[in-house]
Amino acid sequence: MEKVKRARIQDVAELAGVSNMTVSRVLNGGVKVSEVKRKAVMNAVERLNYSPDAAARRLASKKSYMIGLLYQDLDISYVSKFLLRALKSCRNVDHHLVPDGIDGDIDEFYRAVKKLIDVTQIDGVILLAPISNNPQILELLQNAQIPFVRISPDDHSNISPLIAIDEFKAGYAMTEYLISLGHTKIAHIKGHPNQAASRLREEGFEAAMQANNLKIRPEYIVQGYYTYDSGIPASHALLAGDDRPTAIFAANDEMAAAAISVANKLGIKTPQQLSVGGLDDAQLAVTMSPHLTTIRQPIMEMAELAVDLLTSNMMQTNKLLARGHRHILDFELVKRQSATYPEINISTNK
Amino acid sequence: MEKVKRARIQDVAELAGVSNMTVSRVLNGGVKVSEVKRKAVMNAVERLNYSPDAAARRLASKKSYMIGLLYQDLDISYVSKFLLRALKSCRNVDHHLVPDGIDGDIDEFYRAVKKLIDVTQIDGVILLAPISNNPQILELLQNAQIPFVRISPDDHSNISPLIAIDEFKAGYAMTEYLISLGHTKIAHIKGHPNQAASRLREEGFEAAMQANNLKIRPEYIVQGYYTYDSGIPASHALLAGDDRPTAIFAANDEMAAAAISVANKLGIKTPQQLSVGGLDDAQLAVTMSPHLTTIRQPIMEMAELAVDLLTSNMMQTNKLLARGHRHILDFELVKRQSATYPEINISTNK
DNA sequence: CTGAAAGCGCTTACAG
DNA sequence: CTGAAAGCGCTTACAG
Repeated sequence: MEKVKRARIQDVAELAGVSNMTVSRVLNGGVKVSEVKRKAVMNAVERLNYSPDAAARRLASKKSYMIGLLYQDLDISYVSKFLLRALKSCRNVDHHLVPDGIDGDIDEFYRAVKKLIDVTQIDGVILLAPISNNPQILELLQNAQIPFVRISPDDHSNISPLIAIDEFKAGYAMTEYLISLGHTKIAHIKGHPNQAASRLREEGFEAAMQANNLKIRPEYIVQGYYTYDSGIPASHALLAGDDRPTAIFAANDEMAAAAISVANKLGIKTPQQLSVGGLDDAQLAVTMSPHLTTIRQPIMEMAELAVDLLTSNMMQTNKLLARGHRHILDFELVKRQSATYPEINISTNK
Repeated sequence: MEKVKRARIQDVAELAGVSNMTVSRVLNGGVKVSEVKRKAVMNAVERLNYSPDAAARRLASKKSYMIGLLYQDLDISYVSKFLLRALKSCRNVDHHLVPDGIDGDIDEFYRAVKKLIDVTQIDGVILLAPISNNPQILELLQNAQIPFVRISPDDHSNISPLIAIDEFKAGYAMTEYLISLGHTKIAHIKGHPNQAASRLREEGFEAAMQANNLKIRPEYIVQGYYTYDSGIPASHALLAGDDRPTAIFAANDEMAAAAISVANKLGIKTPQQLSVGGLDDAQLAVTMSPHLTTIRQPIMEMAELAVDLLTSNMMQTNKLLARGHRHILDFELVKRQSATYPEINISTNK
């Protein structure tokens, strides 16, 4: 074994000609250190390829350098993408991510979170929707004074920083895109009524229709619940009749997939006779055929930002990052095969 | 704040009337402690709800209590399921899981693994397929003398414990099931030729056909590469002709989904005119229609076992768990709507 | 089988 | 702005 001995803080201090404390201060920031010594330390750190021993640091500081990630297992694709990136981000800043999801009932989960606070002693928590809306959990964290960041919460109050996309704009953008293709008879499958995002997406849909002087027909707006199964009867209601829409904007990809499946069964071809747009850019968007036109949330960026907020908030006492800041990120319209010009227009144009 | 102070080893020792060392020994096992004192310690631990401080333990022992999980990001559903369970298992045994995947090129990944060994100082590693076959990585771990467990490796040599299902049997089981439904004209879409599992699944298919005196037609065996896209032309080759099969066994779910999609386009109804069986039980198996009949690997169990092997191996010096033991777990045939009796048989029976 | 001492590598007060 | 001392909560030798 050519095991290289890891450098300790002492080694760095000696090489830089300062005390351990000065090294520690440079590395942890926040406190003033003369520019000369700071440079000397940085140099020594570089040369020795030093990185502080996590265990020692934890033991001495009584901080855990761990942050929790709380999720609800439902949408595995969204969660796992976020998780993967959060894990990576955490490692970049010498933290550990401790993920925990709802397995059994909510009470069990509540106890698990309590344990994260009391036993694991996490420094902060990321809450993925829809947990970011759970009042019990929010209260628990607030009482324990654990910093947390909410992802896509319904409530945009300033109890914590939050990260989200503009759901209204997302609904607007997809609808506008369908309109730009030439569609006028556009339907919408709504998301679960227990989430504010569902309402916002619907409002975006309606605003885009109105802005383009298109009629919003009540029978073209049907209820779904974000699951594939809920999309089946919803799509049926939309497509079974004679005067059916030429485009459907479903509030998520699962329901969009259901719409395409129902159309298929009814002998309606996608995208030739029916354009479909989703929202999420889930895994299935590219494993179905045709590939789904959808809206992609910047999951990677959200995960990185969440970790940054929690960790830099911790290390620096400065309040640059106000506790309750709202971070609204840009989404991306992903144009694939499931949406195209309506047939009728093509013939008209010829 | 009603923050409860965590008990320290000292508190346990005092309550039990022994020294810190005895407490430590009871908790870490392996060394002999008199039954009386052991019980006293266990009692005290229980009453104080004591759990050792991970940071202190790491610092003192020079073990990291961390294990790595190496994966290749391709099949996100398989990886994320495994990851989630491994995370949970690790926490149950007071370990941390440090996942790392191939992001860029293999060289970068190689360096990342080296860093895991040198800097993070992981105690052990779990290798998910297909990384469990990577000779560079395997050699790196062997040289560094890091214990590792391979999941579904091609090579069943005894360089490490391995966990897998019997791929041959899985191929056999699915084929046998299709035969039991009454199918005789059964085709197979093979998996990527660079994985031993592909060959074994195919051999299972052929063995089941032969065992039932069914003809294996070369034109009914086509090449795929485990991706949805690769399944499209493969399925076309199978279904475009006149004398098409009544059932297809695809070596994974992605390709099975492709087969159903192609059938749909060709006006062949699933499952009425074509039964399809996959393998994996991926997310998409239940978000497509019809829901896919497939074979489920016991991912949860695999993850738990992998963690157990690595951690118990570590704590106890006993060799109960031989380094190179092969753990072959049972899979499960999941019967859903995509496979049913062939049409022709139904009419015959009437 | 059991315990007293020393030390793991950091950071937190406490001085200056 | 900087440093010497003490201590975080365990485990590793070392004795007995």
